[in-house]
Amino acid sequence: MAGIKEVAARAGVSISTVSYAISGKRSVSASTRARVMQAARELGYVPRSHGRLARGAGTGIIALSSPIDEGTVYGDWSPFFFGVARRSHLRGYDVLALMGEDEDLAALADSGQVDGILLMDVTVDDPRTEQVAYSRVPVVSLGCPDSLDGAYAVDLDFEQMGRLAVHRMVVAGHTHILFLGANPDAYEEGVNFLVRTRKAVRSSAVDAHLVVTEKYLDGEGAHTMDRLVSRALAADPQISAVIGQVDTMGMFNLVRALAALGRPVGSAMSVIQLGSFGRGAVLDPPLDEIPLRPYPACGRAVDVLVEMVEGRRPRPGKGIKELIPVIYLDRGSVRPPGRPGKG
Amino acid sequence: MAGIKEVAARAGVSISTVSYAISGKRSVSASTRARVMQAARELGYVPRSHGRLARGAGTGIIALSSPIDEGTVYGDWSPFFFGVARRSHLRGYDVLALMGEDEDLAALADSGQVDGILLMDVTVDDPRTEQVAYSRVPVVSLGCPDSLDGAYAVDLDFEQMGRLAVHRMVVAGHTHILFLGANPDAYEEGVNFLVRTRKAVRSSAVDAHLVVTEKYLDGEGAHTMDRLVSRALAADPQISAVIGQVDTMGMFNLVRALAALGRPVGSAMSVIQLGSFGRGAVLDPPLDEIPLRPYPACGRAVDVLVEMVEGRRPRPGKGIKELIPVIYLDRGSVRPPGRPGKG
DNA sequence: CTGAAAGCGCTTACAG
DNA sequence: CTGAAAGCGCTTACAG
Repeated sequence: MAGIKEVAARAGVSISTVSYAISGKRSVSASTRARVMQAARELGYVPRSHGRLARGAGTGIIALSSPIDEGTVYGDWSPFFFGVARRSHLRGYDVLALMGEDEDLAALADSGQVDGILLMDVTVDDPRTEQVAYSRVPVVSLGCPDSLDGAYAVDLDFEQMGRLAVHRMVVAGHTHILFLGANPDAYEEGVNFLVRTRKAVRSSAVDAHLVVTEKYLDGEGAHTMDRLVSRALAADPQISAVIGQVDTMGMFNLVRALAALGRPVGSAMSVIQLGSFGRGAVLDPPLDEIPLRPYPACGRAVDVLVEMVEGRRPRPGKGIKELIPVIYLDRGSVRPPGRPGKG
Repeated sequence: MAGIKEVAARAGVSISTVSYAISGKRSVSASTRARVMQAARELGYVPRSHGRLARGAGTGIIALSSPIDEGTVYGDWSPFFFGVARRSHLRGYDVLALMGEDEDLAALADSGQVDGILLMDVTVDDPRTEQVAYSRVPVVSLGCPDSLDGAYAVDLDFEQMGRLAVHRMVVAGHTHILFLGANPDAYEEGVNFLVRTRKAVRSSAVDAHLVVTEKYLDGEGAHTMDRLVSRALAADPQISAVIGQVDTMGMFNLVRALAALGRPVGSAMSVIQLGSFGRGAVLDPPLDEIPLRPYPACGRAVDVLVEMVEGRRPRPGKGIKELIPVIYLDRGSVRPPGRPGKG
């Protein structure tokens, strides 16, 4: 409530002396300083931010744009948010979470309320990248948009993810595989992970002369999965491996459906799950995964943004793309076709 | 980059006219307005926030104080954060996440950067409540501190949680129970859920003439649990029920330990898990739970805060405490002692 | 070592 | 319908 004027009056000095005493940007006699601090304490004085902001100081805040709606899956959103929050905190910044779809990012970027902007869940044709292309503050994108003028994009290497999955199957000796995709709408929406990974799977499969059947989860529940799987096996009875781009629940249903059809995972069928969160170990049998890696990706994105904010790294003009390597979690669910394992 | 002056110059009007044209707080002739907007667009003009802030407008931002450190368990933190974020978004506010332990809350509260403050993970003797007791902006606390001057506290009804658990065991006919507590340090730290729930369990147990053995998880892993359980049963062989205040992994270990000791849950032993996240259904057998309810609690906290921010609810002087009722998830893990169930 | 004054970018009574 | 000017709460050259 108290302003700099009250403090000055109470301490019997001018407002400039109060300002200097508190900021320390000019030496002030010990006794004056003591009186000022005393008065400030008594009045519970706190400098109001817009005063400082008007002079162009940093805010110590990073904006995190992460649109959520009714359909946002908490479990997918959280690891990324937590990853950003934790690393930002480590770097000395707080996070302003912007959850609006239509948040006026350009306005915020130039309003001086934040030092930098991090875009989360960026799709290949994300409109937000245009909004901030020429913003006053630096921008980092988690996920690669097709056009990233002025921004620095950090993402997992989904091309590598797709290639690696196919490679594993090929090395194990599989020639006919099922690509089990997520809901078709999500590909339409341009979700980075889905679109780019599928593309890599397709082209790698062509190179390796694999026969690929694609099926998509166009509904909910175990029943949908049963139907998909039996249709796929009917279409190509030689299928001996599945590359799945669905969530853990979906994989759970897949495992059951395959068992019900007499093609149990482990002995008759090989399975890899893509883009998951490392929870494949809880399934029975445990499944190989190439997981998303929220912490490395978010951590790197924050680091790059902070470096730009603090002037230690130039802002890219034409856009830079940095890919985080993926890792393969081997749990024994990929074996040579027709040769049962021990587990 | 461009300021109001540039826009005014380009449009050939005064800065006040620009301000009014953009804010709409005074009627401006159509042609003038068009010229102003045109100029603003061409220059990419965005009002800088401190200008507006200096006039005392709201910021549309709620501060969420939620200290995290190396030990913060992501899975426990996230549901609460997401709950707050989602509801805030619904109410038209963005969230500024403050993750520092020593964040200067008082300074922030009075700096005009946020419209209200939400305290998360509030312990019974939380120092933050004092910091904000006389802040300029309203404060809501998620969790009940012992002294909550000037704040509105929302919390789950942990007294009811403890009472309800004991009641269920009593009704089923149990007379000797094991109270399985979390790490003793956490009680020392004054974690609301732990301290208050335990207190209610204890007093309800006394009222019901139950014989209670208390054991605490003073280590990690299955081995610790095995040791605890066998000691408890050695101390009181008549124990036929467990009220557990540990996480799902702990309950998993408990179930295994009891089975190994020839007292399987379901037939020989009854179990209730307290303060969990509804995941008891994945255990085998599924366990009864009285879960934490992050969404109702966070939603209510945000609603109350927003009402105070928007002046539709007075700020409490002496502090108000509101308790969210708990719910009991019955999965059949509580049965009469010695009488095996069907499952 | 200290103060009076200009200025940050805006908003809004006060005049016209 | 519009403008000149005061003011928001600070910071910081400019003087002394």
